[in-house]
Amino acid sequence: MTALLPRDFFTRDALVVAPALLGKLLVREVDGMRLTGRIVEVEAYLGAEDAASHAYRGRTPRNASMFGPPGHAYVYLIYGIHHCLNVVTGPAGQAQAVLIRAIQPIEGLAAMRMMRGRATMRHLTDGPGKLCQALRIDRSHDGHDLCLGQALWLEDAPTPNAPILSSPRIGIRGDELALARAWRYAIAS
DNA sequence: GTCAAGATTAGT
DNA sequence: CTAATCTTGACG
Repeated sequence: MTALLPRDFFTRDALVVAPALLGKLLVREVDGMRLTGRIVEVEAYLGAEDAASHAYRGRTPRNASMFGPPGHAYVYLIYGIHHCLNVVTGPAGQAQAVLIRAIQPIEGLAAMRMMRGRATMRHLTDGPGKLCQALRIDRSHDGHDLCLGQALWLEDAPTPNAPILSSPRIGIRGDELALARAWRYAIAS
């Protein structure tokens, strides 16, 4: 049994936590079954100073979780279709978060596949929306405490061998500065 | 009440 | 390249 990532891990700047999350295990328990995956791609979002962040224009009911304590989930629905999972980081009130964009399935692959359907199993968990579908994560998990080891949490794992790539974030809008920031991190494959 | 836009994805 | 699909937040 690997170690649950403690609150302290998340109580740091998103730009530190994001690359540190690469290689860690995302664990989802559903019907007593473990669905797990190794995190291979993430993006950091800051608060008031990041024009691409949902928190840029201040707190609203939807992004409230981002303004809450670290180590909790921020889950939102995008385009009326897909859910996206974030981990809140930094001191409470800073509204920083790390978007989990992709995992490499480790346990419960069959159950993940079942959720996604045969036709799309090739692209099982690459992309924030597909990842949430495979792990059955939705807005009921918004605000969920990830440090309890219940339903959804993260576990420590060895730091990856492969180099870490960084690049501008995917699919964002915002000012030039936001678009230029290389706050997407991925494990080279 | 109305309305435009969105941290995506799959299909043409 | 574009449709799908619906919640949210801004405006009034």
